[in-house]
Amino acid sequence: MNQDFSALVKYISRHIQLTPEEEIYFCSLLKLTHVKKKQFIVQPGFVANYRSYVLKGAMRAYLVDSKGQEHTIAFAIEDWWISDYSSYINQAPATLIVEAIEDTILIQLDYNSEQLLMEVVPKFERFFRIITQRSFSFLQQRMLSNLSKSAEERYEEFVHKHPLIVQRVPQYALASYLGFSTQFLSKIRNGKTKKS
Amino acid sequence: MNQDFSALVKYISRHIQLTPEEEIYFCSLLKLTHVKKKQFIVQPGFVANYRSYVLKGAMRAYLVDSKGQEHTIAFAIEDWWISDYSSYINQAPATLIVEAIEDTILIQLDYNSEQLLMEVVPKFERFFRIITQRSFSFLQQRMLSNLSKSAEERYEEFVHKHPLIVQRVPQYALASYLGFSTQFLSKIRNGKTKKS
DNA sequence: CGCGACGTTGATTTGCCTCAACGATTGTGG
DNA sequence: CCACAATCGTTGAGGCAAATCAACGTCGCG
Repeated sequence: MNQDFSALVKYISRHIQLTPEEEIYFCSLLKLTHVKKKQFIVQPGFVANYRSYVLKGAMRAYLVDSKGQEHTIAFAIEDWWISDYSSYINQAPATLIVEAIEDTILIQLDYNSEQLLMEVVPKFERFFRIITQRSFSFLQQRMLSNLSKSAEERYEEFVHKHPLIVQRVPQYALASYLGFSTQFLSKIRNGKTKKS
Repeated sequence: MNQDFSALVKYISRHIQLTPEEEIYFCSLLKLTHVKKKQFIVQPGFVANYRSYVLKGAMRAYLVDSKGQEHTIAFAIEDWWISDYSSYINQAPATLIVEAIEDTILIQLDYNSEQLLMEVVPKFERFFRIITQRSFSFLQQRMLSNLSKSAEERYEEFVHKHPLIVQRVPQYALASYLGFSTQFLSKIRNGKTKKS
């Protein structure tokens, strides 16, 4: 049972050191969940109750706007976390859909358990601070990239930085992450963007 | 002396409760700084040593790209924090400029003091976790807005959410924050965006 | 094996940019 | 305190990157 969580425990240990007891307590709060491809774990109108760590598989968080267009805010493959954080943090109704891109195994921590965990093992305040800072820094880089680069440049940058994700997500999802249409992505890939 | 920091102490107390001793210790790490309009507090190539709280005035963080274009990533007025966080958090060279939009009074906390503060008063782990989560959530909303809305919609949204900032920042800075040209912002404002 | 989801391609359109020229306002040195 | 320069904002003309529309190929799955 504990076995199942070893990847996550190892991930945690890169940021904070836990005693064996703390480790056991931490694992007691976790929940292993299997989701099938296309299945949702968060949907608009419902509070996101979990922060989910991807043990195996791939997930995607996106917004569906008033015109029915999808806009991807995050991908997550092995060793990444995902949720609708605005919903999770504030325990308010979600606006995003969080969906499995592949059959996926998640390790989930629910909101109340997380609060309890931080009280019982204050070191986790540090852990969540650090991973949130990293996410923030990452998102800021992406924001700047979107503000300052062309569609083609953003695509090249993404391929360079995240080759593994490119291989695993559908093109329409990648296009909606990078901020352009799926047709345009197709043209970029096939050098049909007119200047030979 | 302590007086000067009361606004910040009050701000902190909204998130964590400090004992009088902790409060005194915290204040001992702070530094009051005056910056003139157009002056930089962070610049590319240098490590951002401080996290800065705006006591009075207005600041702006932006990237200058290879074509010389500016792209604003953040504004800060009274009661907001600002820095190049990617630089500050990783203590790596900054890519952004952080500049005063008005003559400004800052309360600054340097990186080493922040680390020390979290060791001595672990409650601050919690504080920084919470404000980083808020920043993250805020930035995510902005990213989604940029992905899903037109220039005009983003402008209207910003005016609605941040009327005080609109009044205090130059138009070119606002345009570069919203992701379009200053000429286009002018046209939006004056209803010259072609459909009567 | 047939249908629906996904990807491709070309034609056309459009939202926003760039360039350019010109007012208005600010700030600065004489 | 004025004059002049620099910065900032406005407006119009023309252009381009990327969207939209539409049609078709392909693949995976029920």
